[in-house]
Amino acid sequence: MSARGRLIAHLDMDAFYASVELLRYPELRDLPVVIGGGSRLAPQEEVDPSTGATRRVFQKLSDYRGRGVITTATYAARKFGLHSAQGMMKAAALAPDAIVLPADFDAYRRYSRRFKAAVAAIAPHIENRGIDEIYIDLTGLVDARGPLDEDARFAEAAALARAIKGAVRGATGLSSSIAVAPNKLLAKIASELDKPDGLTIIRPQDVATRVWPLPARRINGIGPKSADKLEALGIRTIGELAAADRVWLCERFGRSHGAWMHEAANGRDARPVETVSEYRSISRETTFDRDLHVKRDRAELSAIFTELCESLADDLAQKGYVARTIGIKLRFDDFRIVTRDRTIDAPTQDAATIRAVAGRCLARVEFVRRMRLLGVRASSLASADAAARDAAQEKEPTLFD
DNA sequence: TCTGGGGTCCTAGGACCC
DNA sequence: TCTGGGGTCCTAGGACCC
Repeated sequence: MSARGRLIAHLDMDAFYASVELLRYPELRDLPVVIGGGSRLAPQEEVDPSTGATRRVFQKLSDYRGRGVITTATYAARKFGLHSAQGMMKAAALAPDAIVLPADFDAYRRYSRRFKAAVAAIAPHIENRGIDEIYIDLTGLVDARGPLDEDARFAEAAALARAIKGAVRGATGLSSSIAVAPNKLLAKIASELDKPDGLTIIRPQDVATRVWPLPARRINGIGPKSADKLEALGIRTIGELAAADRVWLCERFGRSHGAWMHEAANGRDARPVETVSEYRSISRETTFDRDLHVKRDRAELSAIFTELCESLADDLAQKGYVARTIGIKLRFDDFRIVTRDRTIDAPTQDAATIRAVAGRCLARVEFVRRMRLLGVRASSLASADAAARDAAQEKEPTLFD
């Protein structure tokens, strides 16, 4: 038998936030609906005075005022050109009658846990990629069924993927798109190919026909900047990138990035499915309703700053971390971003300490314009328990004291 | 009225140490 | 006086992802 490759699945929930909302408000099915903005957008219960019956009144995009963006659009809304990360005011110009719902992250997290548990009951080797996505390593499950040739292994994996989709739907009522491929990179690309409710198989011999015709931008890690630069160099598709000279790419994108792009375009990716992960940083940030001036809006800024620090401290405590590095982030009205951070000796999760350190970071910024956003960040994290033990130990007299 | 909030990883220069 | 390396930490910025 030839060397066996891995069988990696990528599962992506279809229009996740919006789909959860449609479970709650089934009357909105097939209507253009977007999730985004603040809680002012919650639907109101209205009582009909003549019949006494209550009915829900939903907010329309045309009623929206503010600086929010769409986080998810239903497939019906996408037909109007609405999509995630789009400004809501801009979206309102395209589809004024589309319905707006506020994001309910508690609900989405609940459904997230539910769908992941349903998958884990079938295939436990799972890597979390945020609230609505996972990678699943199916290799062990398939190969436990005995020696099979490569086509039969992919067929087995496809059957597992179908079972997983069914389990997710059974546990949540939601549809997902799933793909099986020899690695995470290809699985991720492939799960997009048949959305929604898709099931896609990409074997190594399918890369040339199914993947190479796609735009280079579809590679997870090639964003707008790299795509633009590639395009300027005459490379549009993944196939063109795969055919490009590696040394030539490295000269233009750096050794590491160039080599990685070339590997990716050729469908090669050895990254394992990682079942455990730790936070590297935790942060809070907010975009103001209007741009604020560092002096004239001092009181308002100070209150927001304190709130961000307290919320961050709560989150650190809840997640069980202390931080050695505290930083701030500003976005000016021209969208320029500035960050400052400072590393302290004693790790902390205390709101007042965080505010003091972050305050000193703010003092190092030159405020030439109004601010649009303020954020506070904690990094160089360590477990709060371990940090407490270390602190206690330092106070213990040593043998030589 | 363009452009949210939560993350990860990489690069690059300077400090500092061996 | 002139010449090093290597390694790690800190800081700032940027690309990218969900």
